[in-house]
Amino acid sequence: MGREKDVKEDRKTKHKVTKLNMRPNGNEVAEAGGDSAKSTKSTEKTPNGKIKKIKAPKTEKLESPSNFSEPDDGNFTTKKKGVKRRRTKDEPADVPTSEALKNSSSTKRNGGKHKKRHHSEEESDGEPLKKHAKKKPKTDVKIEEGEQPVSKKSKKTKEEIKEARELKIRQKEEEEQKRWRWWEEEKYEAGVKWRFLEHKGPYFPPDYQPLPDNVHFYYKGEPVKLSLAAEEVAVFFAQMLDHEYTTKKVFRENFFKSWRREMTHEEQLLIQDLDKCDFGEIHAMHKAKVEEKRNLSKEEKLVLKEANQKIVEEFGYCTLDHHRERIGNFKIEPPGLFRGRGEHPKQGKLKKRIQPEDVIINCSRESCIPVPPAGHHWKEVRHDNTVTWLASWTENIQGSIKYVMLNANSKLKGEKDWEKYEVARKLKQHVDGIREQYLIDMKSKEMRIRQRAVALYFIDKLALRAGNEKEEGETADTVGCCSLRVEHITLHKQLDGNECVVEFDFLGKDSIRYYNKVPVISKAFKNLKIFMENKDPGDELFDRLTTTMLNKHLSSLMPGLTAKVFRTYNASTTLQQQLKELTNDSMVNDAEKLLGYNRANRAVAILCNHQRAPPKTFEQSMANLQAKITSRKEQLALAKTELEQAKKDAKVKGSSDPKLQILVEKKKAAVKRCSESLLKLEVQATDREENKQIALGTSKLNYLDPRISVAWCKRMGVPIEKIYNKTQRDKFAWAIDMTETNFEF
DNA sequence: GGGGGAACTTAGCAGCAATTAT
DNA sequence: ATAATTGCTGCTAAGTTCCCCC
Repeated sequence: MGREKDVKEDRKTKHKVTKLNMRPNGNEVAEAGGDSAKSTKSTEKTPNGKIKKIKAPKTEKLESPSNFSEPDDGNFTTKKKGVKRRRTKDEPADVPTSEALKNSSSTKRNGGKHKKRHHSEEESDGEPLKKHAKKKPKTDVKIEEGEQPVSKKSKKTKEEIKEARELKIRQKEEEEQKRWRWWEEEKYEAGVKWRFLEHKGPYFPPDYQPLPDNVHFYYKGEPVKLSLAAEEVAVFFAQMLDHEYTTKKVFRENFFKSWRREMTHEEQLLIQDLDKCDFGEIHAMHKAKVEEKRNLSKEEKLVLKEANQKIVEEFGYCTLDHHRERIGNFKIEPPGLFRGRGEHPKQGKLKKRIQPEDVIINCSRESCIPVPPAGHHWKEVRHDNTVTWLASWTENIQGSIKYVMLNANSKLKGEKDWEKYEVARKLKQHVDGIREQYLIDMKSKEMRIRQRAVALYFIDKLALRAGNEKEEGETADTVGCCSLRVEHITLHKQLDGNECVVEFDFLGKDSIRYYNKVPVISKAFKNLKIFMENKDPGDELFDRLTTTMLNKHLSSLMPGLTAKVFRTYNASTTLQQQLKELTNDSMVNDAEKLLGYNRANRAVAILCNHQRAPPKTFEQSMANLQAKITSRKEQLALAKTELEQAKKDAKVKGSSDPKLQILVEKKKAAVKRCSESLLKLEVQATDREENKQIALGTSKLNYLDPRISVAWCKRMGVPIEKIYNKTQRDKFAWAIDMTETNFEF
């Protein structure tokens, strides 16, 4: 059925208000010198770039461009067989997308298994696969154990330390045994997410605790005892008083409106001006509480921790098809004042307390249905196994639905993630054709086709997001590719020695600024010029294009293909290619290898514009590190002279004295130790400096096929723990388990 | 073909926990 | 033992995509 839709796609056009003259010709002009189709495909290489993109609120544009990187993909021609679903190692190649399954309900792939109906294993999940389970866990995973504490606790005896270490290893093994190796099992039929689901329902935040009698709110200097509801909201505001945004106009106005809505009639009559409110005592009380909590004794903290642990034990897990799975967010979001990112028009509004009466529960009919808190009932209990959520409620700020779902290490999330990367890998086989096509489309007579082509070119080349339309006034003003406006780009016929440069400057997701100057092919450049003609800065650049149209087109080119697949594809491809470039077998030092890995990772983060605010203590900690390096250098110099001296002594006094020889050896070792440690520090400094404004986590977690990293680790002899922490290893357990050294994305 | 809802992924950051320095 | 620093986790906002309805 996907097919038919695709055919229609072409007819769809969006007629926006702004009408432009079509210039069927504008781009007919032959491609000027610069880039040609070819060059887009293969050459432009990666970033050397420093990023210059900066967080929105910052005022000025940043100077220089990042040299954006164009992922090179041309080389991955290797035919990956791919398509047979093998559920074991290496090349799991093909996780049928639910898409694909739907589309081809009758194709062989499905034919093979879809009848399997009942995941027989109900009683014996994983049984048939035991053998795998046995053999895997023995691999490198634990070799690294050694890097644990080892010393530090000088109190403990060696025995104890050893014991502790062994215990840890044992626990690890145990955990590994218990792990649900879902990736070795057959998939369910399309659309079915689970067969059995049982849980305890979400965990609700504690009720509001009224203020003690000695803490007052004042209006115009007079103490006012607020009603419970109004008081609670006042406290929300008071708690944030140190925060900058309680000074923002929009925030204050929204808050005040929300607050007044919670007041009694009398309170509304009395309290008319936020500026006349004094939350000082409440604020002070709050700070005191925080401080108090901070000063709790070890034991008290432990008690709290254990109490917390109990809650997690009870509410934090569910049973899904006979496996215990961790829930990602089992806690209902507590009420508070909404803080959107960027210039959010709704910042400061009251985010209401959620009651069980607002919550829909989803679980198996035959499961033990969660019991609502005493005196309450659920909004609804349903049994829908085509969705993955356990509970949901509607939030009052945007009116959107919030879900309780499983943790990233769960089968449900993991399988989807795997599938995502398989789709991206499939793009590899189509991408050349698609690129050729959009270059041709840039010459189309139809404006909408050319717009589509140029937009796709950006998405591919720059890894921009699709960019849906957003309702004005509901959210911060941010854009993505399809929603770019004329004001967001500037064309430069010539810039910094390059032809046809497009300067991007806009706020993207989370109001993160995207700033980039990019040389583009002249076909694209000429089209852009035309798209911008007779438009106001606030008009849409691609006024005949929507994400829906773009995605329809894409899915006609390859099943499962959407705009965001390009981001995944280009990110993963870049990582793989950068790893090849930046690391090699001759590297001996782990620190060195890791720097290479991080740099490859960084190239991706730059491509995807994953930024972070420079850590508050950045300068300081950088200086500290530098100081350490200096002192280590001195130490090294000293060690070297001592070594020379020792050598000399040894020579002069002859080899007669074995002590001198030993001394020489000792000094040698000291020099080595010292210089290694220096190298490590220097590498660390470089890494940190380069990472100042770049967040590696997002790409690592969401865009980089973990199998690339796992394979790299194996080839380079780097323990996986150096690259993935515990959480990440859990999330990527499937990849760690199945990936062979020779994996190619 | 557009609007809106539903479901799910992607995103940065605050605050706490673990680790290391003093 | 305490303070400073770093690393993670949890949180929840903000996207994308699909689908249904008109």
